[in-house]
Amino acid sequence: MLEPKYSHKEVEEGKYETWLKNDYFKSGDLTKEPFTIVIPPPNVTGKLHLGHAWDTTIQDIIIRYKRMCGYDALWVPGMDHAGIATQAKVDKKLKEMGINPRNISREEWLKYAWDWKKEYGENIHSQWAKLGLSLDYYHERFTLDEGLSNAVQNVFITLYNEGLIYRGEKIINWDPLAMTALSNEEVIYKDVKGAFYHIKYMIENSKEYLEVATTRPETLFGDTAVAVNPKDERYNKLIGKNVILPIVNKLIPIIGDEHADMDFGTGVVKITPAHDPNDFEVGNRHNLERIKCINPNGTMNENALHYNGLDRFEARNKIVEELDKLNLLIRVEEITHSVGHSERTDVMIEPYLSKQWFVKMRPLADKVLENQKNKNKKVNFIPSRFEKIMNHWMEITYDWCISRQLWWGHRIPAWYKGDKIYVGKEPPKEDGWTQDEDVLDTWFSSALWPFSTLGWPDNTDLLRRHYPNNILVTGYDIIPFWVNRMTFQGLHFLNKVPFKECLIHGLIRDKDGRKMSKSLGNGVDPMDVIEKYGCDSLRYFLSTSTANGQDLRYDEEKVKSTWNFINKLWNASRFCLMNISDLKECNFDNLNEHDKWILTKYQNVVKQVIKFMNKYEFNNVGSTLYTFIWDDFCDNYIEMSKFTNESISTKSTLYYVLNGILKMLHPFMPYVTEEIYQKLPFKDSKSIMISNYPKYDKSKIYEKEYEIITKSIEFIKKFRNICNENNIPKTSLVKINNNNNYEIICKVLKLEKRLTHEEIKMTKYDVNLYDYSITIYFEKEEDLELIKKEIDTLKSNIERREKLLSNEGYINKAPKNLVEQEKEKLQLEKNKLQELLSKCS
RNA sequence: GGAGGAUUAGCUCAGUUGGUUAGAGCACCUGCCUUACAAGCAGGGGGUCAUAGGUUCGAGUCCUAUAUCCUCCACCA
Repeated sequence: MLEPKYSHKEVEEGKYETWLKNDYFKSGDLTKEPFTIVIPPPNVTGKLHLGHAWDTTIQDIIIRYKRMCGYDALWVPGMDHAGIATQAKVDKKLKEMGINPRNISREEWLKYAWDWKKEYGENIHSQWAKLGLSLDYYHERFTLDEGLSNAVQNVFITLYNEGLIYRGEKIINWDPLAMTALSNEEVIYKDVKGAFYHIKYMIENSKEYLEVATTRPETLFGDTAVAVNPKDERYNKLIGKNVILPIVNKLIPIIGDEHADMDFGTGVVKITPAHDPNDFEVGNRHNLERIKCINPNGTMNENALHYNGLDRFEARNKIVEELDKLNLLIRVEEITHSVGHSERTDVMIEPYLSKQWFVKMRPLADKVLENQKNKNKKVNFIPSRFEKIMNHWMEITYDWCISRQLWWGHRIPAWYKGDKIYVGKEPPKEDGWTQDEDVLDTWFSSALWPFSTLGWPDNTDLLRRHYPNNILVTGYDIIPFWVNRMTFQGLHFLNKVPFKECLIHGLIRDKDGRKMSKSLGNGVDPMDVIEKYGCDSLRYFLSTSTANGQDLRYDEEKVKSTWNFINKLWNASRFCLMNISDLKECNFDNLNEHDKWILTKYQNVVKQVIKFMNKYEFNNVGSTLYTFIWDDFCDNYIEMSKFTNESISTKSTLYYVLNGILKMLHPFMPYVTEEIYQKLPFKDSKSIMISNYPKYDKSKIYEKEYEIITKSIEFIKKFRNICNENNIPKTSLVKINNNNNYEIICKVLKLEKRLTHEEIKMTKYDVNLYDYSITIYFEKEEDLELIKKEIDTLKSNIERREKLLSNEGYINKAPKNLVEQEKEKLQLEKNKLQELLSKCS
């Protein structure tokens, strides 16, 4: 027997271990149709947050549902090495240990990093277990393990040989703290306060000057020209002349280039090809020298003369001072502008000229765009609007900088000897070849995740069976980083998109709608929520509180109310178990009306739930089950079942409906449903998680009884309402006015002992609904005010309905049953009005 | 500058191809310890669905503007 109160701690204790021990998470039954999901691999940097809990809960719900539906469900677990992020954490830890991470060898450093991975990987495992995720650990992978590294090398070498990977010198986003290149996606633009410094660039042999406005005066040491628009009549006569570069005092040319926008700033722009992507292009067009003046660590270099060695921001201030002294500073205009910051280290990005490896994106992106036009081959986003994000990215994307100056990652399979480059897993068999020191962008390996985890590039059985994956579940924030890249890699290497469907959820926010972040300190640890309310409460809250694609506010009150719902389920189950303990098997031979009513209602719920489950509309599944369980099953059916609880059929109905409820709830709340399932007097499976999902059973639909009980319940509600509103004592006598079926009404309202067959000279109130009519006699003056009020509402209702029904458009075009219903209601209202009017007169 | 989302009860959110008088949870009010549950039961109040037009017999839902908030992308010398 169950305890009177639900205790999430006792319920959740030990179950995960039991499931694991029995291999319930294991896939591989080849007689079944496969269903595949790969987990978005969490970073091994630390703990899982609420966003992970949400994302993985959705996946677990899908996987558990499909498993119960008879699929061979494979959910591939794994983690991501997360290059920059992990390297930063390992470095920080080493510094805390008193070790300078740059003073030890790469090999030594990697040992520390692998220790870190082991420790944090275990943390993540225990958190997955706490969340109840049914991951198939037999297939767990790590982005840096041997097989995946092999896949990465293969992709790199193949793309290189196809001309889709190249090495080139370009302006890239440089993180001066992590001292590595970044892709565009890893740069976050933030509005910061800065200034436009208006500087005089004196024209050679003249007292005239050009006014140049810049936000980054420290880069002037890299200036190799100033540009004006050739159509700009203010300046175009000057093209070909020189200006004197301030402080440096060397001559640089005035050039004409479309890049200079006549309407922006002063219309004159200094050209620094080594420190700005646009200027780089200008430099290419005009064959300008590329002069770097900043070091990789963000300090000024020797080209910055006496500023050599100074930090870039410090140098900026001093340079401005010097310009002022030289009388070359015209004014300082304060502005707010958006400046790129490193996603990981949050320092300002330095656009930097550097030799890096790139993926040539255009051909790969075009392939995706073409493929998305084919309905049968495309990735179907849920909700569909997110396809636009991918398509737009594919349209505007440019070459992907994939080399990173880090140690933690896949070493680039390129070898150098003098000017020669060789790309391959092993160096050529002669002396003197050295491997590229750099590693690849983390997302380069994550992009292969849907197939590298399945054994690719080998043509394994696993790969053939599980690629493409059925669905990918992730937040909209990582569509550019990950979804897009998996799509073009999958399409390029396996000729099929990596997943047929892509279910997108939003971001998790705090109660006030702010993004959860470390800096705000508003993060919520899912483990704390589980401790307080249990995994089942958390999961149900996360998965049913919002529609797909929408953000979710974390609200502890809602988690609490989920706990209450589970407690309700617990107690309903307790009641059922008390009544069905002696049931050996179901027997539905002598069903009474209310049994038939709940069975019918239940069938419709099963139908609805399956429909919503298949559309991944878990919020709708949640509300359907909530209403059915709380309102229909508990408040109505269980109460009615108390009148017939000796009947085998009622017991069978209690069992049958409870069993189905547990199964439908199981993907959402795996623990409590398993606990109760195990207490059933008999069951169809060793564990609910490998039992069969409920099916819609047409043979258990009873239209007639369904209608009788539905109407009875409505009548009961109306009766109670009237009693409550009019303060009618519970002992008042009542008279039934016709020969209808009042059985359940009398029982629920406990009317048997209050029945009379005669008219009584007392205040009376008629309760009429459908074909039911009961008169209540009680001691009270009629409240004429109330009746008048009711008459007024009725009159306006009748007027509205008559107007509607006299509208020819409505009569002709609206569905006929709707029109019929309207007519019926009108008649009822008219009758009621007559009745009330006679009372008043 | 481009795109997308949001705007519905005091709060948080649903609302399926347009179809009765718009729903839920929490909060609020009234009455109940009715043997599964007081973390509960019974009943109730509360919304001109952001604004203005339009399409339609009929609009929370479709169209066009507008406002406010949010997100993404691009530009920013």
